[in-house]
Amino acid sequence: MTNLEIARIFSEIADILEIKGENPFKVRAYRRVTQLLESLPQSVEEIYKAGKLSELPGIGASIAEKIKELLETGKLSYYEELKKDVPPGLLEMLKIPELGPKTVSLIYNTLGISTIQELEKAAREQKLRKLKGLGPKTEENILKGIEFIKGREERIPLHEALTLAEDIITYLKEKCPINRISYCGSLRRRKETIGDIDILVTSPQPLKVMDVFTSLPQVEEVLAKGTTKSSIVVTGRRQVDVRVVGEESYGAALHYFTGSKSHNIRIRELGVKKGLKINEYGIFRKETEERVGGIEETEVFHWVDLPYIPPELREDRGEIEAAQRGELPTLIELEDIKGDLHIHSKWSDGANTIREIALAARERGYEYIGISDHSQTLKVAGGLSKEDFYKRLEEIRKVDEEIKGIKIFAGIEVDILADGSLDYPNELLKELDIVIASIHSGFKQDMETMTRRILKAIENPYVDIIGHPTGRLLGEREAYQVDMEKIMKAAKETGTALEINAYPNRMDLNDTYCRMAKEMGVKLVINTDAHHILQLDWIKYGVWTARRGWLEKKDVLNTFPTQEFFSLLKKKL
DNA sequence: GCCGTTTTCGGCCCGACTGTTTTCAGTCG
Repeated sequence: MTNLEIARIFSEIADILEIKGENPFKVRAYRRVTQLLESLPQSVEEIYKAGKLSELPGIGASIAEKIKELLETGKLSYYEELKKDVPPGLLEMLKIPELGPKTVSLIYNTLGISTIQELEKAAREQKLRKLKGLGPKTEENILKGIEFIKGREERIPLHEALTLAEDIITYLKEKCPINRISYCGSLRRRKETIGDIDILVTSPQPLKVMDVFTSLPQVEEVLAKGTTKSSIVVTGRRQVDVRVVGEESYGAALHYFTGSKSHNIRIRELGVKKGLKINEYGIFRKETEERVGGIEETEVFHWVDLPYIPPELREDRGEIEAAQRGELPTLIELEDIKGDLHIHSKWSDGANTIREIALAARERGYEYIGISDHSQTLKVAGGLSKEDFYKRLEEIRKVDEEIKGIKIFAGIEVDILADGSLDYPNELLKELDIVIASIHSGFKQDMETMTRRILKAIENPYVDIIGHPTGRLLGEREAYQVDMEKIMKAAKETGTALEINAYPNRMDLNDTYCRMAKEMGVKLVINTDAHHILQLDWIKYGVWTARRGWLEKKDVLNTFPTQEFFSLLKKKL
């Protein structure tokens, strides 16, 4: 049983307990362990076998026992029992905005409604407003909420959310007096997908900000409008929240709205132990209510005796403990990247010539690039015939000679074919400086076959890098089944690097695998897979993913200067 | 259900907004 499968069960247990009105802290315990399992780099099964389950934070005797039962029998009697009390439709109903466990429970217990369809019917027939605490407005909101979840994508990619947030910020800055402004939430933490967008503002005219915000050109619906907080739905069914605070509170609010929720809870708990109250307005002494800080975000950490923790780490995945031990990683920065090795040119399906790419990269301050076009089998993407292979190689060498101030490596993105062999023979591969091997076909093979296939590529002495190692496309295609632990072991043994593909709908490896790679001592490379020189900018998505995976400069090969970088690639036979 | 150099029992983060209420519960982040 995988970590995610177990996490799913615990998450459902938390939902059921909530509907049943159980102790909220018990619910929290299950939510916490869900999160832990979702982001755990190692398999929980391995940890269990090593007898170290209880060492994980948030796993005590009771949950450890449940994990054991799940791993050994594939079932959990406690969960099976719980499910008897609560129809599955109620859990679906929880996903409707503004509809929480109390209301769901009330509706179920009084009207016997247990599916969204029944709920919708009852709302239309105005039966809900008869219940205590519910009225016509709630009824209307429930109907809207049902429409809302029908129509929207669960989460949008980081790239899309970033563009939307930046547009809104630019607009607000133009139309109202604003001192400080930032997007917060999972966007600032650079999660690969974003639910809602949160924007924090300080302004001498908060009401004006509310007015402008709720009348943005892209507004489809205003969910709430207050004096300091408003929520809207914009085109594309995305919810955006804005919050205005005083200047003295900006830092505290920035921390608060950046989250994650569980990180915040941990920080506030530390505050309580020190006799402090920490909220979005500032840091206060509990006894006297005296304000001791809040202007800058760093003050929040200072007052609970921690060094600054970058937003990308704030997931309660051990960053607070690491900070307390003084062992926070010095995260890689965008400026650390010295080159991009996975760029497509006109020779395959890219939009630019080698010369254009080299000039654009030099402009960015890169020291080197790799031109890595597709190999022959990938005809849909202009894969290079053997003849073109040599012509292109010749051009790369020529342009490299002509353009000073940047080294152009001759690369390739060679296909790993269905049987694990490569799309070019070694005689061709050895002509190149850098070989990236990737999978572009046969995604549905079973885990064993797929793993063997990649291992075979890793064992090829000419393969330096495995490109987009899990093959996922966010919102389009799941990662293929693969035994990542085996792959990473082999990568380490052979000195093969794994790619963090920064293309916005890939971000592959993901953050959790980045961290696993680091812990296993595997070399990593961040590349854009750019098909146009404008896409060279997308390197930031790779760097952000790396940061979420706790990576430092030294963990990523293309932070090293040209000669050193080249010497760190796999040693050829 | 978890957790502990002030605790093995009694705590467990904090506030805004809405809709239903005449002072607050539910939901959300």
